[in-house]
Amino acid sequence: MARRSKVTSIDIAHRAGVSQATVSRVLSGSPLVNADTRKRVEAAVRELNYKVDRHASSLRTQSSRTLALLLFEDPTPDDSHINPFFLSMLGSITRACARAGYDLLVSFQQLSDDWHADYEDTMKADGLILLGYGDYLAYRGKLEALVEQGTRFVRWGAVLPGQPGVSIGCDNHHGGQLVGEHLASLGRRRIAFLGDASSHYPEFFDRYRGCDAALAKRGLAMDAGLQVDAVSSEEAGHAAARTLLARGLPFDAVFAASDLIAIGALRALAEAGQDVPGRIAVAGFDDIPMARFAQPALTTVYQDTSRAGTLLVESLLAQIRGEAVESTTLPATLVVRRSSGAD
Amino acid sequence: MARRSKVTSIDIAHRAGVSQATVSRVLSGSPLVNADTRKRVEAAVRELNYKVDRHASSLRTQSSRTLALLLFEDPTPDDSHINPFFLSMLGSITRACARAGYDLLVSFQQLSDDWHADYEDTMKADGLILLGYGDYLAYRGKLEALVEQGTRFVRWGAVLPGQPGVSIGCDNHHGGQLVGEHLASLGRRRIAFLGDASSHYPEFFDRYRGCDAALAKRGLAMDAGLQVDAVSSEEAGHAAARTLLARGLPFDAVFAASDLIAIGALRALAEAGQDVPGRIAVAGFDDIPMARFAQPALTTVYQDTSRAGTLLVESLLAQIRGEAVESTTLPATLVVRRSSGAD
DNA sequence: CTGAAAGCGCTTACAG
DNA sequence: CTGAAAGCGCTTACAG
Repeated sequence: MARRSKVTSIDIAHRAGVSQATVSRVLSGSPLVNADTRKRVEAAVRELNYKVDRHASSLRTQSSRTLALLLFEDPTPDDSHINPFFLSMLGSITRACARAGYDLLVSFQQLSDDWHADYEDTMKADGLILLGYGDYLAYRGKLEALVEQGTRFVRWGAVLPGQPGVSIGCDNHHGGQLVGEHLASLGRRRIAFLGDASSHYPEFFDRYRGCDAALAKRGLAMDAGLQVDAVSSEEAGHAAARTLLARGLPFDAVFAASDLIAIGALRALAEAGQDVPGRIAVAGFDDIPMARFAQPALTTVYQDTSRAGTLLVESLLAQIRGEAVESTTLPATLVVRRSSGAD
Repeated sequence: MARRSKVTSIDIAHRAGVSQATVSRVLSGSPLVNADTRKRVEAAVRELNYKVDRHASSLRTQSSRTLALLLFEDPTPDDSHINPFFLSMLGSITRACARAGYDLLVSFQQLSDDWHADYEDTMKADGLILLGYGDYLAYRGKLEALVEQGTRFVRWGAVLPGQPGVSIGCDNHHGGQLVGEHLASLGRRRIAFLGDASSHYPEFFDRYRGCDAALAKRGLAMDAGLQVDAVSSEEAGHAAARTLLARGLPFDAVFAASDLIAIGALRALAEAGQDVPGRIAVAGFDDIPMARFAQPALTTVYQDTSRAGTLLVESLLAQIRGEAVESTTLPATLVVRRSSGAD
């Protein structure tokens, strides 16, 4: 199939009997065009199936009407194992972009990559959306560099005082509190926590502290001996639960910092012949689609990914328009399922 | 934060004491540059943190070094319910793009959208990757229009004789055969099929026929009375299984055309008090991450999404280079789990 | 309301 | 090996 020669605004101008500038005005919706002229131009556009060349337009206006979504994970996952939680945000992000007339570039990054410098300097994108779990202290410096350069970005993550740039995140502390109250109300007293609980992983840490705060109200507390580090993957959850069991300390509930960790833990507990939820109640965080199909179905904390995605895009676009934008926290909702004893 | 004024190749030229053309030569890796000159230019590039403006470059070369991934689903899913099977291909597609130095635009489309005309005409992308289930006869016309226009594209889907454009797909017929042989070898004789089995959904149809072919070798056959239409979603699978049960015909196995359908069917069977796998064996297709966590874990057909994604990108890039490209079929592998009686 | 003209930042023949 | 120049296809002040 031979490629057609490209139709330009000059071709439209000839056909409609106007100047090329007028064609451009019609296509950009300028009010400075006579209604008749507009009609003739629009007819020519349709007849020749003309589309504005985005590169020429962007070069001239110095704006690409494109956002870049950087998904990063640490440690490196294999290709097909992107955290389903972030994938479920992808849909609402693309739709929010489409509604605003923006395109979306998607890229998977390692934390170690040079992602802070590329998309804006090359003019490929007007702003960045950063999504992913990872060691916060390790990438905080990169966020500062982004701010320093004047790059516009939003990230999904913990909302912390004094942090560089704009963040949108779930109310992790409250989410943890809901889990703590729920488990305590079931009579659970010794709650293990699987996931890093330090300022390296502030989202996980907030979930931990929220749970601890709920226990404190009942004169209980989290036990450091029942906390095991884990990154957000099924394998890490499986390993962490085995470590926990090997310690031999008594526990009657497991709060996993994410659903992937919880699902791995569920497998390890089953392998060890532990009765869930009879002897041990289990809760996760994220409400990924898989959580409903875990064995038993997983109690977890729902975050509204649809609203989150929309908010990320809108707050980035507001920055691009030059508006002042604040970090925002979204509500967390408890979803009780069989792993903590619901039917 | 004030935005820096843009660094251009002219700034680099001044700093390095060469012409702007030479800067461009260095950055495009031209061999026509003296080693010393190259060093000076590279130093200036580093010092000013210069990046080539992609729009200017693309406008000049008439190529965007960008591919567009169009994910479409029919009927409309809600935001967060993109088929996990396609999501798992996203990772390998983005990585294959990155390796080739291409960017990837991602967009979700309705089948009814005007996706056939946009990305190439606007120069936003050099080619299209089409991903999604949907009524083949309904979008076949759009594929023909793409070919007609000379748009370069690859799609994931059934590989059919005489179809427009280039397709990469799994060997659905063989996959169906593997399922048929497996179920028959377990002594199952009356195999229900959940999913559209017509040329509107050629992938599902091939799976159906493959299963039928396997049964034929044993003097058995699929029974049209045990086939119920369903699109690829959990809800549709649930509804289809209920319809099947309501018919009151005996069956001892269910072959669902996709894992999402199977997972919905599993739920309906459990609600109806049916014993899986005791009385009814169940198998799906796709091996989405959730399949391992279904209750019971789902027997299914694995398609190598990692290789599929890579192949899609490579075959599109080959077309862009002007090479002749053939449609290709990838192998299918049976994964036996508890839903058909494995431990 | 419309047109002629400049210019966005590159790449690449052309000439030397 | 290097530079001067044209030109990719737009948008938008400027002049009328």
